[in-house]
Amino acid sequence: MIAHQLLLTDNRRNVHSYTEENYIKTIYKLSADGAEVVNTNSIAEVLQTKAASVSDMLKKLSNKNIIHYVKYRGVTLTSEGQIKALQIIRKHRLWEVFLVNKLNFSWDEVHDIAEQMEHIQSPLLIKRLDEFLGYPTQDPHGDPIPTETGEIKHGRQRLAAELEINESGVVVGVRDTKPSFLQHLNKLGIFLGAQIKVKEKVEYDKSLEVSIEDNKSVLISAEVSKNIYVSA
Amino acid sequence: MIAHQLLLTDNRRNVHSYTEENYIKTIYKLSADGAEVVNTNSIAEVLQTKAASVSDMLKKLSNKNIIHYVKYRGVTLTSEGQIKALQIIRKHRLWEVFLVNKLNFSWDEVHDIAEQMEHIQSPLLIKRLDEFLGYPTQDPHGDPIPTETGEIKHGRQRLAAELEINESGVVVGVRDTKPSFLQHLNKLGIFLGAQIKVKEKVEYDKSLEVSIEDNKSVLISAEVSKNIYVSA
DNA sequence: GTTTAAGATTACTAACTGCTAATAAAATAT
DNA sequence: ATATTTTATTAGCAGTTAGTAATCTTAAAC
Repeated sequence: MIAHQLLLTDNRRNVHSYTEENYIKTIYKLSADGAEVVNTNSIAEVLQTKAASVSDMLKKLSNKNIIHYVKYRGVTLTSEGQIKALQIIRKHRLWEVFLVNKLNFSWDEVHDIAEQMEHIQSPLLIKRLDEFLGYPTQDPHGDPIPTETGEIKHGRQRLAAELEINESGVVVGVRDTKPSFLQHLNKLGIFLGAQIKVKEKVEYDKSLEVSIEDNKSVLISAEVSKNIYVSA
Repeated sequence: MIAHQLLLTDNRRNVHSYTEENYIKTIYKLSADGAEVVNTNSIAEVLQTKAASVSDMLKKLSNKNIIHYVKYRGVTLTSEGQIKALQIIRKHRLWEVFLVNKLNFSWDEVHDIAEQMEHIQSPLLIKRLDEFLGYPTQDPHGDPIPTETGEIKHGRQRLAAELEINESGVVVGVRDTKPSFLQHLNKLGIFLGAQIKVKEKVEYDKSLEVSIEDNKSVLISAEVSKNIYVSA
């Protein structure tokens, strides 16, 4: 088990500790995942910590005007918090692009490293990195990279699970970026940009038989099909 | 004023906190700078902290077998500590090369950023980075990059201050990497690889008049001349 | 050789984060 | 509507790092 904690005590406004940044990012992601209001336990689960610790931090982030927090009622990010979250996500995704495109990592290896790199403080570094990478708009998992000002293309179209029989789609992203999931996709031969076509839907367990690039067919579970985004 | 502190509580052996790593690096550098034994106050000065805090940390590092520590008598690194220090310095210098060669930073801008990046934990990342950079042997300030196993070319030849009148040398490194010093060199037109020739030595304040690349002449103070390394 | 100054250490306190246990509020079940 | 369960919060403690003040050790001065 690894626990990281970067503490940035800093006079500059708008610079938060390693831990604070991880909370901000987590709250953002849970919101984006559909939660109107993010509750304490879900944050604790993602961050592998206890609800009590989360409550403490929420109080702190609320005082810093990063979140709207009503006791027992969950939290949402303030606009300041959203901008902050998007800046962190921007850094994370740019570093992932760097790792894959420049250092030849595969998409299942980059998450943990980018998790560390996203906390490096230097706006100029990110500007230069962005330029060096050719201003990418997506990370290696198909997720959009927020702009410097915090704009981001939302609205991820359809899940593979929603494809009808004989319908095709191109893999444009994944909902889960855990190495175990991505390695499973590697083994199945599914990658970003691959064309998949549903050959059969198994009623019993909702699993799908899909062909990849009009080539070999594989069976994917409902769980897997719900974590793959396809173009319309 | 900035104070960073990355805390890595980790079950893996040989992984230390952000703060611990900074202490290890500082002790190494003070030793390399000629100190037989490193004393508490000098560490405190470099790390911009207080002697009392240093004493605490020394006790801790001693228990972890990173340093030899005798109270009131100063510290030296154990062989484990030296290896650890060289790994950190390796990372620091590789990232500096990346910043200068790939992201177009100048040599006076990279120190603070590399100071953060050197703490990223991923041996594979550093291996890939090294490869990506073409296995550089020196950083942008002319300092040697330790190998993966902790070997390093020591023995920096001569200081510009030691050049005789009419003697030439090529700038192969700098002893100080503070932005203020490097920016001063930029302004003087002195860079790594430049040939300099001593035209005159001012007895009064030991300053030197040197020509750069057989071109323009500039006056450099004794302080500056003692922070420039030249080839034999 | 005693006194003084410099350097280093300890004791205590504080900020940050995380834990457990106890408690409180909200949601659910009956 | 009350009881029960789930969820969240507070209180108190611990580990890490840093700061202040007081104390102790060593080195230097006379």
